Amino acid sequence: MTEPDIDRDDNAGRPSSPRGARRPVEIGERLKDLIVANDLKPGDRLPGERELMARFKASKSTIREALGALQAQGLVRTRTGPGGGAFVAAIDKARAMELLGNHFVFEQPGIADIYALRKLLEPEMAASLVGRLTGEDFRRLNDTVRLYDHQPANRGEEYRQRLAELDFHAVLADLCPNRVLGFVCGFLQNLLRNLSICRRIYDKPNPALRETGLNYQVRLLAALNDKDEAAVRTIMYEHMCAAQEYMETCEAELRGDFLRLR
Amino acid sequence: MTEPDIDRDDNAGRPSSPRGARRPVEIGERLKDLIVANDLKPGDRLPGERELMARFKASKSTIREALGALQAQGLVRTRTGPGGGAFVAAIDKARAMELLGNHFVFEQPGIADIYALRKLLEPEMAASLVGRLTGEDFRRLNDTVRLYDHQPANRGEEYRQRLAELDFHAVLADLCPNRVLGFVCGFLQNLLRNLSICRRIYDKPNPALRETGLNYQVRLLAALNDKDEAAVRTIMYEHMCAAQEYMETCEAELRGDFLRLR
DNA sequence: AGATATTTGTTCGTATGTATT
DNA sequence: TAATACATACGAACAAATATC
Repeated sequence: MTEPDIDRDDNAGRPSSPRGARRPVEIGERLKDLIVANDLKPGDRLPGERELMARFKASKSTIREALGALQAQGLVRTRTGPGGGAFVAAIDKARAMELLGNHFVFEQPGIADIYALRKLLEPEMAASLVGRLTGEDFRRLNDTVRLYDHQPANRGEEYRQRLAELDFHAVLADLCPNRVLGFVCGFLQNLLRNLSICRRIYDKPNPALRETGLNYQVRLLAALNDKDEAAVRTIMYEHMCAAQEYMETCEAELRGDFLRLR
Repeated sequence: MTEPDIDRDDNAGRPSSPRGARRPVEIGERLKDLIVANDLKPGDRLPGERELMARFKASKSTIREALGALQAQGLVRTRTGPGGGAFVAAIDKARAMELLGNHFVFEQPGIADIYALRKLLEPEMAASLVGRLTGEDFRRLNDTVRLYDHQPANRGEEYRQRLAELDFHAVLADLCPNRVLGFVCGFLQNLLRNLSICRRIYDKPNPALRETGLNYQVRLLAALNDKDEAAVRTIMYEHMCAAQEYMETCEAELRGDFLRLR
């Protein structure tokens, strides 16, 4: 097994930390540098703990804390056993969105903020799919729609149906050839899912919403099948507008409830 | 100081791990749950290491690794000394983007992918600023423009000027009242900055680009000053189209160079 | 200003678990 | 199965930082 040719630590004998950075985070940074400097690709192996200990002249726990941090960021994953160790990993979408979501936990955006973006991006995203969907893709989309093509039997199913409606958009975003566009669309959906106000909106029973949402999505699938890009764009845009309008009236109602309660 | 009333660990005596999750990660997850469950806000203090050791029945190193991971995600920051400990932190934009950037390190998007989004979002972002900029804001923007309103003296300044042009957009995004829109615009700029192909493009001397970019930005500032929303939109859109066209020809050229070299 | 208490930060040595060969 | 190579976890001891008296 050929280890990557990594420059030796050129800065080993330093007293402790350069600019107040704690040792483990410093080591984490240097490991990241090491990954990009050596052009390591996902699957490539990092030096083992013992060697890192030697290289950075740090104890096992310190190395471990640094490695743990990289793992939490999804940059590496570790395996035990011989030939095991830390491996570079491509950070998956779900993890990236989770990390990103942390930024909006405390200062939550409003419905209008999110839909301002969705109205611009979702139509574009859907349009980019025209003529690129396979039979398998259509099957996947139809399977998702089937989850909410009927009246929900109870509150639990109602809630699941709402999430499935978002999943429909997530599947589309996954298929988007422009990875950045797909990611941002997925992120906005994720943001909606996690918005506390949305959680309460989704909790309210609402037969009309399901009906109209379903309608848009069936028409969208038809337009995609016809490879009618203009129609795809229009339908998705109208869908977003309708959804925003509904969500905003709900938001206002809930705020009203909230005010009455105090 | 009243500690948050946190439920005691209901699952302490388990053998080791639930579904293969390492102990520190598991503890990290539980700490995150604890933050949302107790509705802790930035600045609130988490239990100290000693108490966490007792609560999770884990050693100091293990707790420390978990805390280190949260810290790497920007969720907490720690202070030493009496009254010190781990405190909930609102993660800053820069950190969030850095984490997010990791997702696109290996599978880098193309110029066209990024500009497809910028063309849609930057005009909207700029339009949302109309009538909201203070004198101080204009001063900040003008200061940024001043960095590249003249011929660069050398290659180093040339490169700095390119980054300053992106900074101009970053300042605008910072000012955007829709925080999500501002964030996404900033993220796209960040993506460009870190794209290896862009780095090489920015390295090439190019007097014409500076000239036309400057022109767009001066006109944009004027339109913002006139509160002419339609003009702001148009100018920004054209600016993006011009930038994309330039970047794509450069990209093609560089690829040509690259092919010739082998 | 200085001593002290409190709390995180770092290290070492050791023991144990786990996957590969 | 046994040997091996590696990660995982622990606990004790010491170092550094910082608030408070």
